[in-house]
Amino acid sequence: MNVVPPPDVDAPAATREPPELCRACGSSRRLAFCAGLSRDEIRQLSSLRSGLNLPAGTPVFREGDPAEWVYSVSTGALKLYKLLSDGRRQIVCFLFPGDLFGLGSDDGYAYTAETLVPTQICRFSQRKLETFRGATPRLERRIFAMTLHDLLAAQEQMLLLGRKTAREKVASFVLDLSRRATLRGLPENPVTLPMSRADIADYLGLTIETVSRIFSHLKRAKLIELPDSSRVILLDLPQLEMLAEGLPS
Amino acid sequence: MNVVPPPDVDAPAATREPPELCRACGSSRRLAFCAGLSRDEIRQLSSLRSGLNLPAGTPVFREGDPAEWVYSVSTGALKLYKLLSDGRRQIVCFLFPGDLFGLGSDDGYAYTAETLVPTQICRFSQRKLETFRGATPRLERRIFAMTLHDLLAAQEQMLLLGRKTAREKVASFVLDLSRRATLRGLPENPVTLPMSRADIADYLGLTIETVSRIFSHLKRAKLIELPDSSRVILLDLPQLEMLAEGLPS
DNA sequence: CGTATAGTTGATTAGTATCAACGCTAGTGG
DNA sequence: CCACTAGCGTTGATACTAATCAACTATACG
Repeated sequence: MNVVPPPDVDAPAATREPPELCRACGSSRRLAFCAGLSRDEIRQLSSLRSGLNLPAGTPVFREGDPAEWVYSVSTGALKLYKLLSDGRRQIVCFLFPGDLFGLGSDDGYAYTAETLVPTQICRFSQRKLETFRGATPRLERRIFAMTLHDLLAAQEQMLLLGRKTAREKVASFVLDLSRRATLRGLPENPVTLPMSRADIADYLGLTIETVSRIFSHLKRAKLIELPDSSRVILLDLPQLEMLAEGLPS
Repeated sequence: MNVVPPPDVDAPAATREPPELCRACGSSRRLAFCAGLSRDEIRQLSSLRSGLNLPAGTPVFREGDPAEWVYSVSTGALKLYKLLSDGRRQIVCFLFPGDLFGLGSDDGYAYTAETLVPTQICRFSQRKLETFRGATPRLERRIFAMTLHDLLAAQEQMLLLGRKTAREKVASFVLDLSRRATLRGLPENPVTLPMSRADIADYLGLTIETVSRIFSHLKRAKLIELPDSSRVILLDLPQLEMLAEGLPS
C-alpha cells in the first residue's frame, strides 16, 4: 500500500543504512506520510501519535469495527483482508514500513488488519488527524497522493486477479515484493516473504497447493531459487518480468 | 467510480427529477466533485472547464498517454481498462455521471478510458486544477473522499475477482449497477446495461459465454428477467444479495 | 432483404481446485 | 540432547468450474 515516491525533501535516494526514524510516525521519513513536513509540523503531529508494539498474528482491527484510528506502519509487516460469510478470504494488500492504513470508511473499517510478524505501528485519532490535515495542506496532499497510489495499485491487482494465469500471478507477486523492498532501501534480490503460503494464495486468488506448485515450477525453470520457504532469489529478472506481463515465456 | 455520498449542502436526497446540472462540471451537483462549493468557487472552477461531447465507443485517452487532463462525467457512461500485451483486458471501472477520472499518474494514465454510449464529459487541466485545489480546501477534501471511495470499491472488486464464483460475480454486478443507479436518482429496478457482454466479462474476469450462461441461469432461477439484452429486472433482491455475498443460494 | 455483429447455447478441453498423503521444520518435553 | 508432535509446505491423483471451440439465433444496419 501507498509506496509513493515522496516529495523529495530529504531523501538520499535508496541507501542501505537503516534510515532515520520519524518522530511523528516511527518509520523512515522518506516513505512515511509525514514526508516533507516541517520540523514544527512533525512536532505537532507526533503529539497526536501513539505507538503500538504487536506480536505476529495480531489483529489491529476487524472489518466492520468503527473506524476510530488511522495507522502508519513503523516496522514489520501486515495484511489487510476481506472475508465472505463462508470464510473465503481475499487479502487486498500487504503493508510495510511507511504504509498508511485504516483511512476513511464512515461505516466501519472495510477490511481486517493483522500483523504478519512482530510489528510496530502508530496510530492517530481519525478525528484529530482530520483537523490537523485541514490545517496542513502539505500533509493533506501527501495523504491524497498515497491514497491515489493505492488506488492505482489496486487497479493493477484487479488486472492480475481477473486476467493473469497462476504462473503470471506468482511472477508478478515476487517482482512486486522485490520492487517494494528496494523502495525501502533493501536489496532487490533475496526477497523476504513474511507471509505464509496461505496468505500468498489469498492475495493472488489461488489455493496454497497451486502457489506451492508454481514456486516449484519456477524453481525447475531456473527463474527463482528457494533457500527456504520464506525467501526467494530472483535468478532471471527479465524472464520473470516477461512472464508477469503475459509475454511468451 | 467515486459515487461518494456528497457533503449534504444542497441535496434534496434522491429525487426522481433530472437534477440541476452544474455549471462547473456539467453533471448533477449532488454527485459531482464540485458538490459543496460556493457560488463563487463554482464560477472560478467553471472557467477552467472545457466540455466534450463524444459518440459511443470513443477513447478519451489511452493507457500510457501523458496525463494532462482530469475528467468528470456529465452524462453517459464510460469504461476504464488495462491491457496485457496479448490483448487480455481487465475493465477496472465503469463510470457514470458525477464520476471523476484521469487523476494522478505522473508517468501517464494507468488505464484507457472509452465511452460506452454517447457521452458528455468535461475536462480540467491537471496543472490548473492542482493550483485551484490548493486554494480550495473543500474541493481538495471532496476529491480526496471520492478517491478514497474508489479505493474501497476497488478492494471490494478484488474480493469479487479473487474469490467469488461466476454466479456470485454476476449477481454482485447487477446489484452494484442497481445501487449506483439509485444514487443517481434512477429507479432501482429495470437496470440498464450500457455495456456489452464482452465488457461485463472483462470487468468480472470471465468470458462472454460464461456471462451469457449465468444470465440465462439466473433467469431460469427466476432471480432476474431480461426484457432485452441491455436491461435487467431484478426479481428477487434478497436472494440475489445472498448469492452475491456467497451465502447458500 | 441480406449481411454483419452481438448474444446464446452446446460439446469438449484445460487450468486450477479439491482431496489425500507425505516430508520438513520448529518447538516441546522427556 | 534427542525423540515426538504439530503445523506448514510440497507433491500426487482426481474432480470441477469456467474456458475454448463451434454452431446457431436474434438484432441492428445498409
